[in-house]
Amino acid sequence: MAEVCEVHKQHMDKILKVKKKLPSQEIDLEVSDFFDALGNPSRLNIVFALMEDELCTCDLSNISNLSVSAVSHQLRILKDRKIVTYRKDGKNVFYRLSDNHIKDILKIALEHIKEDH
Amino acid sequence: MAEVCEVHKQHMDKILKVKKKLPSQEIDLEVSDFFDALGNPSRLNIVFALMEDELCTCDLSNISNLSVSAVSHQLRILKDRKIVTYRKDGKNVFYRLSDNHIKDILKIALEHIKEDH
DNA sequence: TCTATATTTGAACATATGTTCAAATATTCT
DNA sequence: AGAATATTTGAACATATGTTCAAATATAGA
Repeated sequence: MAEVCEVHKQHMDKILKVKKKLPSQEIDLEVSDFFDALGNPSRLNIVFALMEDELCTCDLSNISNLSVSAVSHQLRILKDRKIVTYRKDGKNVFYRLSDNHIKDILKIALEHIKEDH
Repeated sequence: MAEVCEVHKQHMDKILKVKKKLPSQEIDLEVSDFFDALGNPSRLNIVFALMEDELCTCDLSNISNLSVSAVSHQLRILKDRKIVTYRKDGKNVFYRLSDNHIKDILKIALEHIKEDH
């Protein structure tokens, strides 16, 4: 914070009120990590695919036109951020969305994008 | 795509079906840009503040503990991505969330985070 | 046990990102 | 017009990110 601006008295009330309602830094970080996971075209593409069906790493590589390795790296991020879960079946590892909030959010985001033409 | 994995015939049906339903690359990019905007703790903090009230750059600097310049840079990104709008009032520029989808999405994201304890 | 296939992992590299600093604009007030 | 304040802008810099490549694991079948 190098620069300083003067906070007017009328603004001070607002500011204090807003500060009180703000989520903790911990929540802020967790939520931004969540959005960050969806904020990359390759990962989002994977997530869109998983909205439709359970898919293995190889399938996702095929669908997304990414190398198997790149997909696997991105899946690790999605796994860490609790956006996908997986089950092993022989040599395959099948991924799916971890809960319905993800779908809800994606649907609203799609609406949002389509609305501002 | 350096590595190759064999796609089994049973998987091929799935893959084609999923591919058909996938959003276009353009939509994918727009939606991931949208999430990307929310995927940074500083910007998300600004957005959380704007959920509560309309605020000017100086107020937001105060609330977020970022320099005025840093806030302004981040606001430009939020403006470009259509997440906030602004109105000028004298020397101040007041920002607000551009539509209710943003609030809806933030609420669901907060629920999502709080659920996986 | 050996081979083939699916997946993961780690290092390396180029690119993207966020903040700071200094300077430029914009607006109001005297 | 000149001073003061709010905001924006652009360059610079350090850090983070995404992909590739090569190598390591894991599992199934011969």
